[in-house]
Amino acid sequence: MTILLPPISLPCLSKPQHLFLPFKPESSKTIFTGFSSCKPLPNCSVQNPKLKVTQCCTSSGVFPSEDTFLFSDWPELVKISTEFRDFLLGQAIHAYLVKSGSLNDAFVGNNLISLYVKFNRLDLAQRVFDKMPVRNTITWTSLMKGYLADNDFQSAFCIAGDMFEFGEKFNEHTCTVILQACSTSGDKILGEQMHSFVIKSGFVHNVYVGTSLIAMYARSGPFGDVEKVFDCMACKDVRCLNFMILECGKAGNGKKAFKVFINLLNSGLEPNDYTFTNIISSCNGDLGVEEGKQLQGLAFKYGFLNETSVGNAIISLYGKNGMADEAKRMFSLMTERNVISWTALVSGYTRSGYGEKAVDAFMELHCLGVNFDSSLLTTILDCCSEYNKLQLGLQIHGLVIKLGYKSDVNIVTALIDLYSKSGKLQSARILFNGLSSKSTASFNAILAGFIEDRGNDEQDSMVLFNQLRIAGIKPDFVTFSRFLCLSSNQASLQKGRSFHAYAIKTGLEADFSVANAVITMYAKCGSIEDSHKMFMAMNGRDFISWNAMISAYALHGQGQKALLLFEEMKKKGVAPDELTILSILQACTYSGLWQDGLGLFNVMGPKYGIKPLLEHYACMVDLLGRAGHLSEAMDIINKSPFPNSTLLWRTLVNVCKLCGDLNFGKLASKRLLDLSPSEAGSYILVSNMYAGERILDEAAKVRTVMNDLKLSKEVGCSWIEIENKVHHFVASDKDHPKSREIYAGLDLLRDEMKWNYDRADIHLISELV
DNA sequence: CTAGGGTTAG
Repeated sequence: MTILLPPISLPCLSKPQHLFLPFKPESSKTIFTGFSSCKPLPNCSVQNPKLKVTQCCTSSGVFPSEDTFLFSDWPELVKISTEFRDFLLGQAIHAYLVKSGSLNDAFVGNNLISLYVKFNRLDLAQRVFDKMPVRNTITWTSLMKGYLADNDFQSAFCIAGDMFEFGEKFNEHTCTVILQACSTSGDKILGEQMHSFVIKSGFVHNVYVGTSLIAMYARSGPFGDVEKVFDCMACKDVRCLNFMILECGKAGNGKKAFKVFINLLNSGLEPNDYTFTNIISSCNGDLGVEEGKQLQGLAFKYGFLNETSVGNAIISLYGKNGMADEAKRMFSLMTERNVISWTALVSGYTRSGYGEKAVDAFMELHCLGVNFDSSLLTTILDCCSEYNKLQLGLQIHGLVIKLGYKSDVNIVTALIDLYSKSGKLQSARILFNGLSSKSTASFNAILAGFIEDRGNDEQDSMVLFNQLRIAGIKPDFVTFSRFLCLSSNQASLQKGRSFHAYAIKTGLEADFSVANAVITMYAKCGSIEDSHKMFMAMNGRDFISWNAMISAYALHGQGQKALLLFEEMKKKGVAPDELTILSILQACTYSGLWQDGLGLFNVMGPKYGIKPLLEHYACMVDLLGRAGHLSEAMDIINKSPFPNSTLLWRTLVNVCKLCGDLNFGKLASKRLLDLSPSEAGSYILVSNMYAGERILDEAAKVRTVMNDLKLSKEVGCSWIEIENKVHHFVASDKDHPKSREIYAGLDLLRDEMKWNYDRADIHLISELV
């Protein structure tokens, strides 16, 4: 049954200039190859027609004789050989048909072509086609479909062109096949031409044609065109509506999907398992998990909850929303599970923060002896990457090689991501370079490695970006965010600005994550004005945008502005998170606004429902310490949930050093060295504290202890970009070719700073007086 | 008569 809606005159979506103009002249030559004689008939022993033929289909090695066919019903025979998947019988029939001249009948030939297409023997189908003296629309359409099924779009289009040139009429079937070819090959231009053709010919009201049109526009976009076609369709059935629900969901338009779904139920059409699978999986945007739960109930009511695909969609729904327990419940209730169910569960655990459970589920599946497919391996590798499980990841890599998946692009990309985020940039690079066809995702993965590497790698981001362009890869929002992050890490304003410009050009600046990365980039590269400009220019913001701008102010020591922005953020109804509070505390610290900071810290739990993390405490120690309240700073550590945190005590020692307060300094140092007796950084900090107060014997003592313990610290490194080249330096570095000039310049700066400092002192004194 | 649409769930 189909819904009958009042027909609406269909607007032409985009006006094509011609119908079927550009057909290549050589096409007929390619397709109409020379005739070659058929293979000889195999020896046969069966004498009687139909019944015997059926027998010979079932018993292998026995073939019908020529007389068998004399009395036979050709379509019936072809059907039998198709049904029994008996290719040899089909060939025998073929040979006889050629001999007896029965191919003169287009009907018989069409049956034979369809048979070969079902066996995916395009060579033979083509041979039959070539030998047929009389062809009709079905002949052409069947062959075209055959090439399409074989993913040979080029040949399918050639046939369409020849068909047109030969003056053979296109019907609804033909148009459906051509549209499908346009859809799978992504040929939007031809698809639009076909669209005008089907409007002109009136086929557009055919539900097959309509569904194919939807599929074509769904593939090439924009989604608005899909909606136009759908809204104009006069005749819709369940398959068509199911497909529309699916496409609405994919386009993130859950509300529209829901509308179609409701229409389907109200129209008297019978929903099926596809209907529920599709509508549940579309709950990932404007429809959320609450609607998903209701649909789960409805699926139960309609009796589809026991369908594996519906169950899988529900597992994935809960998994995506971080509700691993609910996902597990659905999983346990299912009577039949497949590898997708397991993958959805593993992925759900990964996204819900249960790395261990994800691994456990994977191991359980491993013990069950179920065959892994490439998606499951990709999912578990994502889990390894997310939870820093390099060891397991290495084992999976071994498994990937063993199972023959080492060329699977998705898996290799997941491996690159894993190695990138685990600091194994070299391994990531080897895999990346070995990829025969690189994708946006694989570039994004290797970029994560360069970001993790913190500028120690000599890889130039511009060179990489050019590689990407040469490879014809379209950067997406992740690509730009990461390139911008890379520019931030290298504090390279020039590169950052270039990536920003390119993001504007490609329209990706409109993406929040890109714009947010731009804000951070400008802040880290020293141009807070540009950060602010980007923030103001944004067309809508998410909470990360606010965080980025607030932390930009923090970085630049503009505490007052950070606080003002925080007020505005609250007014706009955007809820702060851990990072927001942290940034403001930092901003207060650097601007001496310790009372504001302390006030916020005291209310962050009660007022905003945010539990202070270790980082917040560290920030408070710094804030109070710098304000001279060392006693309170020490108090806060002792009363915090982290009284034995090295980070907190190190922070306290550091502020004691800044304040020159040795009383607290000694206390804090003792705690610190007790807590981390083997960290070189702690000894150096304590030693520096004494040295700063000119207590050189104590400083030396601490150094001696450290040296006796044979501890050493990784050297810190800084770098600067001049004329598009980054120069690296470590402490007392004399490697740079211009190091003499650099040190001379440094001395000049030092003198100037001292002069300014002295003057500032004079001003301060005069103010006090 | 013979040829046509969704390729669901990770």
